[in-house]
Formats: sequence, structure tokens, C-alpha cells
Amino acid sequence: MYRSHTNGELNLSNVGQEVTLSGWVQKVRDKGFVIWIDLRDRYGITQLILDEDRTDTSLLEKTKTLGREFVIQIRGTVIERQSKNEKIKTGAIEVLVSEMQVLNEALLPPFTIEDETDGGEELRMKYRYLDIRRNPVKNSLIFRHQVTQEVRNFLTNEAFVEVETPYLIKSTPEGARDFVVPSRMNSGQFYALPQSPQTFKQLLMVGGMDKYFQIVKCFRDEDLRADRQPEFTQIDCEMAFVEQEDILDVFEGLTRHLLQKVNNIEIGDFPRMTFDHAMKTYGNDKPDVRFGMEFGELNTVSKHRNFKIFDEAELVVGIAVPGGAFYTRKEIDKLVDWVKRPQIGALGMIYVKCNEDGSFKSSVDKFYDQEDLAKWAKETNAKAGDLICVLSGQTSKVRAQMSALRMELAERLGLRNPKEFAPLWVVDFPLLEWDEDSARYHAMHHPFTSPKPEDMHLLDSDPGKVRANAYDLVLNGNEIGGGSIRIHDKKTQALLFEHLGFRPEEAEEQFGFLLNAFEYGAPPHGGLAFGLDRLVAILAGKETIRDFIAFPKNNSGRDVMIDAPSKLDDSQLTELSLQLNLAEHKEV
RNA sequence: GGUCUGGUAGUUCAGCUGGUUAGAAUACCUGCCUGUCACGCAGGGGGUCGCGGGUUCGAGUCCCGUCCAGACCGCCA
Repeated sequence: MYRSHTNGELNLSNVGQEVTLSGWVQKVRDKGFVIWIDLRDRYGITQLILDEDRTDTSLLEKTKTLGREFVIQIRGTVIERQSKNEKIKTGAIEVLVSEMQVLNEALLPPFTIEDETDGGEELRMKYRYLDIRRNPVKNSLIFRHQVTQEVRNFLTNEAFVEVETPYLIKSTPEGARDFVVPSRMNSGQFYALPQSPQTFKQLLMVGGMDKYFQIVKCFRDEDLRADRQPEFTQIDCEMAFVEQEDILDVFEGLTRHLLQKVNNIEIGDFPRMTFDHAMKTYGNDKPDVRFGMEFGELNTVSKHRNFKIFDEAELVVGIAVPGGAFYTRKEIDKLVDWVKRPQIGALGMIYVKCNEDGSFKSSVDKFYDQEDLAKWAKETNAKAGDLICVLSGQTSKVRAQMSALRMELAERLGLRNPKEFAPLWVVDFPLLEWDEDSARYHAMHHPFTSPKPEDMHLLDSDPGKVRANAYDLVLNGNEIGGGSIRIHDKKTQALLFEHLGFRPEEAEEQFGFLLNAFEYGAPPHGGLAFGLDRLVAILAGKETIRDFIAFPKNNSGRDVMIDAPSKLDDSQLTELSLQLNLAEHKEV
């Protein structure tokens, strides 16, 4: 038997008991006459004690050879501590060691295994198994487990069935780039890893499995971000015989359930906001509504005053920054520089200080009098003491720029409280989105999304105006889930493929199986998918998703611990009928 | 594909306009220490300044290239 107890459970009620403990050596504190060892496992830390009076010399000598992270097993007696440690659960007792066995020695770890480690990100990834011994990472993984457990509880209670769908599927040109897997038995042919189980869950609906979910890995071969991994986990859901309202109800319920069970927070009905309203008011389809700073459109109150920049702009928009009137000239200049960085791309920024006495001081006083500026303040809802920041230009660009500025300022002003949760539904997304590069319309959500019937007549005349039965669940400025009511008849689906630029034979080749299925009694259906990694991070009040993934990849999609991806040897390539063409890439 | 930031001791970092033997903290090792728990005290070891080239009497420092890492833009139906 390696252990009678874990290192997190002994207390005063165990005093006098003979126990066996195993774990890692967190710390040896050798005071000469007495040696303490902090013994650590997943459950906590128990202090071991050996001293000159009660421990025999050979055991004391052996103890002096222990290093950090050695795995040991001890036998001993639980005794009450002379000086207790209030900070840990086991702080009232210690274990007087009578026997010790080193189960495994350990090299000196490259960083300290402590809550506040001295290790940098890269090192921690390379030795992720050591990082997982640390409380912040360990607790994040346990937290993730609690969330997934509650997801399964809730959906199972709602009569959902978890069904696994295949990982080796077919590549399609729409959407993100696929990760591709060569087939040995079918030489020259390839599987693709799913970007999402989208078509399979729709086929499950045709199969009559009217409430489906799956906690499932998805794969996208696109460039990474701090919060974007090439493989990530979705809570994928689909329901048949439902309308949009039914779906919003169920998954609003799921989100409320998680906030209640995991965060102990009760939240009422989630607000609904149309895509158009979100764009107009927040410049963004995933607004953070924990704070105000809503956009005020200033076109009508800023044009025709001979200020050329505004006169020529498609959109003039401002936001009120709380307390910003007290910024120095230097601070405002820095803000202007910030919006002019290439990542934001604004050409400049106009500002108005709303003084305490009700007067205004702006960078465009030459063109606008106090009465004009008062109108700006009204439109942006600015109060005395605020600073109005104004950007102008082409509508979509200005909105994106202003949205970035709003988020940055909120971050600096500490308005993004991670303990506060503000979920909302964004609804009525456009069905199609114009893509400059390929000079055609793309599905904004995916090509299986159903248009709103009342907008169908615009499909030919003004495709960009057609709204979809599509919705996103937004939490604290993050899109955590999105979905739609799907098309369930062959005719409409074929029509959409046509509008997306598929030739009939292309549509047939790529999605024939789905079109066929629609001819065998496909029920009306719809669903959505939650990004689990991000959801878990947000519920935990954290920005970075990497701590919630046991073995994440780095910025360039590498696993630095196992050193993947890596080369194949020639025999494997031959077996797969593959030949490398690295002409464009340098050989290492 | 692009923009920006960084790479110096095991680790996290400092190192100014180029100028003696490249520092700090922490970790590690040795010794001491009668209640530690971020133990304390004394001492010690530890460096290809990412790599290659250039400028210079002289480069961690300046220039060019390159590799790696990170943040962001494009991209992510």
C-alpha cells in the first residue's frame, strides 16, 4: 500500500494514528536539530517532521539527501504541531516519520513548482507535466472538469443524447483550412479532420436523434492567437422540431445553470440584441455590455461646418470616456498614437473635454461652437468630466477602430470586471458576407444556415441584406456560442449553394450526402456550438485559455513538449504514396 | 502573408550616449542554526550575452541577415 491517506486530509482528529503517505518533496527545511519536509500531492501538503530526539541517525542522514520533487513514501505518526499554520488545511498536525522510502529520484526541475512560479511560458509548456503539479494549472483542469460535468448533467436532464461523430472525414473548401490525413489504403486520397461535426449532427437529426450533444474536438489549420488553438473543444448541440426561440431557451438555461452551479451566480433573462444594433452601438458583433461607453453617431451634428474630414466621412462616431476630461495633453496624444498604430489604423482622433463647469474644449474648436459640442455630448451620453473621442471614415472601418478603442479604454479603466457576468444573445445575423478577395458572397455562419423567410425575396436583388436565423451567445465581450436554424429541404439548400458560387456538380460532389438525406424526411432542425475552452476560461475569470488545456500548442501550432509536428521518415512516406516537394521551403 | 516587442547565470530580469574582470534576485551546493512553514545567517559554484556576418582600436550595447518566442492585423464558413 502506497498510502493510507492523501496529503490534504489529515487533521487534529487523526492525532495518534499511524499513517502511510506518498507524494512529492515540495520543500525540505533543515534546521539542524529538526528537519521538516513539505510532502505534496494533488490534494494538498502535509508537513513531515524528523528530529534529533525521536528519529534515528541513519534516517536523518537519508533525509538530507532528498531533493526537490523526489517521490517518497513514508510511515509515521500524526502529531499535533507546536506552532500551527493557519494557511493550509493540514496546518494543525504534522507526521513524525519512522520509515522512509525513496520511490523515485528527480532531477532539479527547471522552474519552481509553486503558485507564483519563476518559469516563463515556453519553459512551462516544454515541461507541462511539471507545470500541472502547480495549483493554478491543476485547479484550472479540475475546474474544466466541473464545467463539462455540469454540461453533461444539464443536457442529459433535458433528454439530450451524447453521440460521437467521426474524426476522419472529408475535406471541403468552404471555411477554415482543413488538417489533412493521408490514407494508406486509398493511395492519393486524404481524410480531413472536422472543423466541426456540422453535417453529422444534421444527419443525426434526419436519423431521428432529436436532441444531440457532444463534447468534441474540432480542428482548424489557421494562424493562432492567445485564445485560439488549432485543436479546440466544442459543446456541439442540435435539436429537431424546434424554432429559434426553443434553442435560445434551452441554451440560455444551460448557461444559467453553469453560472449558478460553477460560479454561484443567478442571472435573469438574457438580453437580445440584433446584429445591426450591436454594430451600430458597439461596432462589434460580440459587445461587452458590462460597461457603457456606447457609440454616439455624430453625422447629423458634425457635418456642414467646413470641417473637411468629417464632411467627407461616411460615419462620424464618438464615445464618452468616464473621467477623461482630466487627461493631460500628453495622455491624449498617447491615445491618438494608439489609434494610429497600424493594427488599429485610424488616421487621427478628435477629442472633446467636457469640463466640470459645463463648457467644452475640443481639438476642433475652430469649426464647432459650444452649442455644437453640447449636441455631441448629448449623442455620446457624455457627462461633465468625460472625454469624447471621435473617429471618422468608412463605416465598417471606423466601427472596428472605435470598438478596439472602447475595449482598450475599458481595460485601462478597469471596467472589465472578471467577476461580473453579462451574457446576451446577438440575433438576426446577415446570411451572407461580401468577400473582396474572391469577389463573391460567403456564408457568414455556414452554408447550411437558413435565411429568414421574410427576407428570401432579397436573395437575388440584395443578397447582403438577407438576414439569417442565426444567433450568437456573447459573454463579457466574447463569442462563446453560435448557431442557427438549418435548411432542411433540398431545394433551399441547392439554392443557397448556388448563391455561394457552387456549381451544381460541385455541390453534389461535396455535400451530395446531405442533399440526399434531405430527400428522406429531414425534420426542421437547428442547434449551436459552444467553445468550451473559452467558456471555461471566462467562467474562471481568466483571459488565457491555455491554462485550461492540459497540453496546449504554442503560437506557431507546435507542441514544444513532444516536438510536434515532425518529419516522417521515407518508408512512411512511401507507404502513404507521398512525395515531398520542399522546393519553396528551405531544408533544415 | 504583415506590423510590433523580446532573446544576457538553472530561472526571472537589469545592464544608459559602444569603454576595466557582465550584475541583482531567486534556485542550486557547503557549513551553521531548538518550531520552521517565502525560515534565517555565512560562504561558494554557475555565462558561447540566440546564431551568422559587418562597422569600430574596442560590440551584450550600433548595422544587416537569420532562427526562436510572444502580442496584434490579415485569416479563423
